[in-house]
Amino acid sequence: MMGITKKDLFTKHQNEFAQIAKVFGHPARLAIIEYLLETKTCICGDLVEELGLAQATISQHLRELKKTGIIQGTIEGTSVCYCIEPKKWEETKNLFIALFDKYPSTAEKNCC
Amino acid sequence: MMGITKKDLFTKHQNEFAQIAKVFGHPARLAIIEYLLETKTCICGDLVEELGLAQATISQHLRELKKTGIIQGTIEGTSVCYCIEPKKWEETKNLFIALFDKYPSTAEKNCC
DNA sequence: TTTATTCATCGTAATATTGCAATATATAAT
DNA sequence: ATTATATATTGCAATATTACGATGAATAAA
Repeated sequence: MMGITKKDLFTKHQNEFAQIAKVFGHPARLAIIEYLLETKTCICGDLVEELGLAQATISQHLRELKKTGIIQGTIEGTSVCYCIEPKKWEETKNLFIALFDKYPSTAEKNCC
Repeated sequence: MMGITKKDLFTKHQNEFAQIAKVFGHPARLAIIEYLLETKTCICGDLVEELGLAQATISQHLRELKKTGIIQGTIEGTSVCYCIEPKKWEETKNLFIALFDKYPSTAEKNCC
């Protein structure tokens, strides 16, 4: 058996953090996010031209991003306007900062 | 065809960022990292008891972590002492902060 | 109403990841 | 030398992810 990740072994926080981190774990999703950060607003069509992936593939990545809540989409006529969701973005930022700050940057050497 | 991620479509930075982000994209690896952050030092054996995964599985995750450079391992007799690698940690922290700061937290609404 | 246009979903193929038992390796202890 | 201990590696099974063509659904334009 196996291949599935054994979520029950880990804390809720660890599972949720990992889930969000996955958003940044694929270059296509990063590219989407960076495009949204630059243009402030966009529609899916732009991304198809921008990234060079098939429309279906991008739509799938957008769904993943939307699922975690880090972006939001609003139907605008026949197209969809996607953008960063400010609250989730801030929340995610804080999650990562909290993790990074657990290791003091003053620490020169750790142990080995 | 397909299933493979098309790295050539994305920038070097995007591919590298995604690679590092994957470190945080699995609860077991997060658990390992958090354990290292708490104990400051450790050996693999501790992790097997701590996490409840098979020794082979943990060894595999440790290898992934070591490959990205975010942890380092030093052979200490018959065991291995793993710890956070300060420089890579700082570097990774800065990568994420740079990304998060691209979206000004003052922004109330984006577009939609 | 027909026809575009835009995006979502389905089905499917291919690759990647996760997990573990078994085994290998290397050092320490006896 | 033999045995115990700790970690790595190999081989394999199972699940997850990525990608895309084809198709569907919804609105806009004609």
